[in-house]
Amino acid sequence: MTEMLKGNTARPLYLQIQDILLKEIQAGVYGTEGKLPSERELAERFKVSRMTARQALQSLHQHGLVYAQVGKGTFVRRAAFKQGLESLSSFTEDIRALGQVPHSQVLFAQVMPADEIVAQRLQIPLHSPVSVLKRLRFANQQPLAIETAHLPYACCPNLLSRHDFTHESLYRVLQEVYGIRLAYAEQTFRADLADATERRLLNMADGALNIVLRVARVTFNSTDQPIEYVSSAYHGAHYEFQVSLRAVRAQVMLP
Amino acid sequence: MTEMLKGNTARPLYLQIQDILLKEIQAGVYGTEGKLPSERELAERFKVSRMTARQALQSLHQHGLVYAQVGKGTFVRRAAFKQGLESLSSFTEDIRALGQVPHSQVLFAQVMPADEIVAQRLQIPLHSPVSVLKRLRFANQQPLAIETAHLPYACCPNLLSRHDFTHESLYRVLQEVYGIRLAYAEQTFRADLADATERRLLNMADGALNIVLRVARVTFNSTDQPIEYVSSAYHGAHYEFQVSLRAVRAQVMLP
DNA sequence: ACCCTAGTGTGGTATAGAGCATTCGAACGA
DNA sequence: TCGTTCGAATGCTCTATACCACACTAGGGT
Repeated sequence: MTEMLKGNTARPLYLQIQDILLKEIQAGVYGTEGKLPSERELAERFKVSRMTARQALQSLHQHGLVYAQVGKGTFVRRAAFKQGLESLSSFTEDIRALGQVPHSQVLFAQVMPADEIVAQRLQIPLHSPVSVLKRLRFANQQPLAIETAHLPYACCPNLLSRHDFTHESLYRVLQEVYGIRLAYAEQTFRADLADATERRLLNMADGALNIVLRVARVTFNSTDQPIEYVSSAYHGAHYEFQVSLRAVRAQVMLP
Repeated sequence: MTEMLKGNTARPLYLQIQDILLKEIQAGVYGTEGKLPSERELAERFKVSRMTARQALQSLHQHGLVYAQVGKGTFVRRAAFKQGLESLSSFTEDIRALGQVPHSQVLFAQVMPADEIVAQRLQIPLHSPVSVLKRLRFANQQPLAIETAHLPYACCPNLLSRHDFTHESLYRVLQEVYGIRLAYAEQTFRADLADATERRLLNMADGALNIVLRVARVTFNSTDQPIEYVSSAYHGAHYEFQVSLRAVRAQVMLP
């Protein structure tokens, strides 16, 4: 049973194999055991060298979808059914993944000079132009978060004037229009009281539970340039933030 | 200038090279440019094949310490000086990394039957024995967090009776005594009000700011078995949680 | 001055092959 | 029946080689 992989100019072979395996994982092939074909079997099946087959498995491993055991084989992680390949996701994608309908209300969208905090986070000179996008975020018509994104103007000129982020996803535009790949992010989480504006926007009752989860995030592209600094306040009672961490080959350092 | 790499039985060659490069990065070789030697140069320097040198660089890349650009070279991430190889860190390590002195007060340490939540998180039968370790965590003598860890008794028998976790790190014991490698973690963050006990333990003033950051975490070993379920409450005013996320080869899936 | 081209160096992909340690079951012997 | 040995399968490391696409530079031509 030979398999059709696209020839020269397409996506690399090992990624094509990775895609196929991912689909099979999500389709539930490999059953409850979750045992994938061995490297040698995959090499045979796809008519590639063993190293190429191995690379496909390793890519899945790096995404946290499978794990390997010497002498036994490669197995599907139980959590792999839910998640895909993306590890840096946007609010839009997160909400959609929960089966809810996201939308946004743009509160502010303007180019402004960077203040100290923004300049430091984005590693740009003070007062450089920055696209600021402040949005109230909804899931199923309920306000969940206030999100303020700052992007160096030079990275994506005319970002705000050319797009309407009421429905468009910022990440999608960055990727598809400006060709910017987000590769790395640093996030901090803090619990705090909501201020008056936040209480009003997030529809919080006057007396109780005026608590927000503050998330600050700097996202970098693949060449270590800061692309966005996002400062968010999530409704404390209605939102929970989830992240997955992989210890990439956690080997002890010898002293 | 040839380099001394240990022979047959030691750590794999590419990891030895990785270690050397990491030390050089942290020592500030490669200067402000941050340009590492090319794959071919490394192969020459360490007398290994290019694929092996490449593997060392890739390992650093997966840990988020460097990034590569075709046609140009491999470069140090600016954030790489602070961080090491570990991505799954414990409270003890986190506090130490901030230059503060951690210690703990054990509030509870006993084997108990698992309730529904714990059983579900750890994927074990209801009422199976679980080692429960509840600690008040300090940094520089100030109470910062209440942390309750649950571990399946079968994973690490006699964990609580044989160790005193006032000063010992749970992760260290897991790794060094039981040989358990933590490979993967799922964390959720939530902002919440502190209850009476938490206010008391965390030394919170009566009127104001009784806010905690709740972090729930399930950690898996390399074979996808849940090893610990930790539920924590961090002092809202004094603690901020930081995580780094890498998009491991974020390639678009074709539909 | 300007543009184009050729060359060199870079990381990324792919092949073919080898030996290693671990795992597990089947065959074997006590 | 029990334990041991052996072999097959598996993932991991490592070598050697090759070609590609991309980035940059130096030269040469206009």
